Amino acid sequence: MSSSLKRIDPPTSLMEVTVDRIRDAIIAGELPLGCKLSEQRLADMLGISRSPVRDALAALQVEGLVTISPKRGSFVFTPDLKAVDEINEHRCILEKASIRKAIANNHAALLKNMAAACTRMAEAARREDALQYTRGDMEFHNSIILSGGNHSITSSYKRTIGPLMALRTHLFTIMNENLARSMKEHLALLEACRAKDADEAERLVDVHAAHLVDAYRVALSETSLFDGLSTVTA
Amino acid sequence: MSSSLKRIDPPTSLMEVTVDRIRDAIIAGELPLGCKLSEQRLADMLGISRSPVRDALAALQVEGLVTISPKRGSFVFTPDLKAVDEINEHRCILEKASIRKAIANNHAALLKNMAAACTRMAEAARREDALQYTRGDMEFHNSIILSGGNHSITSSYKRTIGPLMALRTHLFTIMNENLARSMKEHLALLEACRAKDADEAERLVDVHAAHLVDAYRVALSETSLFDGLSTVTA
DNA sequence: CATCCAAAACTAACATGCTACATGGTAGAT
DNA sequence: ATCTACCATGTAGCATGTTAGTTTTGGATG
Repeated sequence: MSSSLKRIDPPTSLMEVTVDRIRDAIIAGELPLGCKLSEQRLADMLGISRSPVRDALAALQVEGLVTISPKRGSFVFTPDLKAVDEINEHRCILEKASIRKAIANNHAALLKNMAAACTRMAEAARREDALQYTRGDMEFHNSIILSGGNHSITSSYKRTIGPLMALRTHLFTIMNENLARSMKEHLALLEACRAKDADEAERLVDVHAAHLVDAYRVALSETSLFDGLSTVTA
Repeated sequence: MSSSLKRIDPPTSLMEVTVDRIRDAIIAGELPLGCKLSEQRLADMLGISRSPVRDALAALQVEGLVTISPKRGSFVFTPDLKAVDEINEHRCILEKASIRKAIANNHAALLKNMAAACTRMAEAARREDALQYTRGDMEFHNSIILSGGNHSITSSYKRTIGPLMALRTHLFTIMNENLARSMKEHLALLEACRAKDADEAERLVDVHAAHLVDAYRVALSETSLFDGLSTVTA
């Protein structure tokens, strides 16, 4: 059987790759928080027209990573403590519900994917690579949601956590937030899941999530690195 | 304080009104489930160009009310039991979390808004007006979410329940699903909130939500009204 | 030097043109 | 009668032009 005649899935649209590029740039910190994003400039930079860029920015606005101000311009989001707290509470609710379902109905896959993410994170932590650690972290929490098996929750989650992920990178790089403690918490959560202890798992999710908000609170009070608001990096 | 100097919000864009029009048409059943939606045709019908229509359809896709098939066309969503069940589970999770928070932190507003929605629903039920009843129902559940006070959850909820609301209208009109029982359940939930009994409230939310899925399951098995898939109503 | 105003530059919203792809019907071959 | 290739038509993705609102800037005036 030739592998050349496999099912062909339609080539990804320009808009999709644009979304991915810009999202990655924001999460990686290449586009600073509050940075102005001109459709025209981004289009020129990527060598495409304004249409897919416009569509991409609209999609990213839904994810909370971009703010579009009518007739004025688009900007990378700027988090405030209240918003971060709310997003965090929201994702806690989704993760707790999902982890409970996953422990009950999808235990094997849950453990497998969590463990895989953990090794990746451990590797990144050893090398002090904050960006890779963030990716592992995303993978870890995604595997919880995915193992929950609810597609509506999965897509909603994807459209919600963007800002938190961006912040995580910033917290880890700008100040060097403690990777080791974070790593420990993930391993503890993995163990609770292995033991099928849903109550303990929920508790750990709460604790773990609270730490991110704490770190952000500290960052806000200590430094003012977040109001850099670089006018145009793009 | 003059009300003339209130905050001015920018005039609604064409895209926004287009979103609202199409959403209303779907929820009201004017655009049947599975109906084909041509950008060009909708644009002609509304007397505008394809751009805002295109943007609107993209937004409605995020809400789950429209499915866009690349190069083929856009269609009003067609629900399957699994998807409906998942959306329902999702919204239950959000409503239960919100109602618990609202009872604890925002009791007065919660009761006020729920009660207002209830009178509206009772009125509609008396007149057997399914569409108005659905609107009251949306208002009721929205007031739960809003009183929870979490903006992230609020916007996520809005982008999630569209398909359920559309189904509710269809279930009430096509078959005449029992308005009275639904009304009773809402009143019971109102009472539980008044008594600040969060556990009972959560239980009632679960029961109430399950009934919608049950009704849909019955509708699916009894009639095949859902595969009408009218080719072009637009 | 500070202030005000107008003009220029910039922005996204919206309109329209073009192209690749999907689909349905039909004519021709078997 | 059936299958096939082709063509006519419809579709959205993308490019580009136009418009209207916003911001910045440059200079004149106090």
